[in-house]
Amino acid sequence: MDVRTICLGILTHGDATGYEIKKLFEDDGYQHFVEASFGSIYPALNRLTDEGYVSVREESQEKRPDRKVYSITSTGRSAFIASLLKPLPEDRHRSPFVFAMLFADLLPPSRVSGMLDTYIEQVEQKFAHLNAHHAASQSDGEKFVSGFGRAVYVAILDFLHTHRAEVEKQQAAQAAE
Amino acid sequence: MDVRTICLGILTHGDATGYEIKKLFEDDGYQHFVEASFGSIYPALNRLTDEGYVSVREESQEKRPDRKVYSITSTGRSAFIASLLKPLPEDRHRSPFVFAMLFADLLPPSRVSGMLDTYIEQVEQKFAHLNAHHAASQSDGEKFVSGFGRAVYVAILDFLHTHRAEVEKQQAAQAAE
DNA sequence: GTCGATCTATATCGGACCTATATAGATCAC
DNA sequence: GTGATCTATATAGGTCCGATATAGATCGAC
Repeated sequence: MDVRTICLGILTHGDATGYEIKKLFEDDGYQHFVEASFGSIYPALNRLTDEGYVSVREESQEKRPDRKVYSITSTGRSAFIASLLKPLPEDRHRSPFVFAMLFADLLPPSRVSGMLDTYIEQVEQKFAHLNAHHAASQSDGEKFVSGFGRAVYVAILDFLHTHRAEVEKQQAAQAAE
Repeated sequence: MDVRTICLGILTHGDATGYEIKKLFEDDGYQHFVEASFGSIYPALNRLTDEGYVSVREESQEKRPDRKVYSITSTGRSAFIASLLKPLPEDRHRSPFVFAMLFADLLPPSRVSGMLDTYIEQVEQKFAHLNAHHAASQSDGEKFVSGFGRAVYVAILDFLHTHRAEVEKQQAAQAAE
């Protein structure tokens, strides 16, 4: 899903600056299924403004840099809903860890164990992060999305805890050859 | 993980053309955790060749276009292993479906149900695809990776089957308001 | 006092990658 | 004959990322 559509979606939930939109990706639950960089957020917002889907006002604040607060227009809202009515792009999952596990036989057992340790730690942190945002104030949609993410992370952790010993046994056997 | 590294990894398993590498992403189990387009594979292979990590030979065949078959060099192999010894990039998961579910309240119940139908169908197809490649000839690494992917897809399907009724109930309640 | 880390903010450059398309030829079904 | 599908290589233009820049404030370590 393109960054312009993502920004429109976020703005249907309320006005925001480019910086705040990026923070949603880092702090709130969004990072688990969507993401965008400053390098794409700002051009996207500028373009949405040019196209009339978004309006912008500048605010100054004390001890802080000035802000540009973006609001979705009714045109923008309609466009966003229209995009949700079309077939959605398919999920994309990229996992360097999983790809690297295909080549575990090329690596020393200690490296493979280290990779597993690091990855499990990362997934546990993401899971904890998702739990920290499982607040009672969430909307139905947010509850669904949080639950979805948690289910996936739980499955990953279960799988890794279940199969780790086997992987390490294979590594040790292979290292003995 | 960048496409050059991915191509190097694939070539450690045997010589391949750019087209075959792309087919691995579509037909074999790779699509579940890694992907690259022709637009990036060919420039990557050309660059790897220029840099001495890969060598190329041209082959002609009957009734088929000529092929360029790429082989990894020992320099390339060392470079690939070196990249696996460094910290790996983190996973990236992008799901337009999950993002769209945050805005289910903006949509008619029939659209949300349709989205769920389509997504479940997609995940079921991916799961079936992964099963079709669960052959006895798989390496240990491939078995691990297949098992990982299946665990994730099972978790997703379980979650969706479990929560679908609830989502649709919320949609119906909201549509009645 | 200085430096680095961290934070709030906006902005952008150059490289990486994707989508769509092009070229080429073969086979098959309508 | 046309379109779909397949084997193959190739690339232009658009999108996005990572790194960086600018600006200023606060805090902690040296």
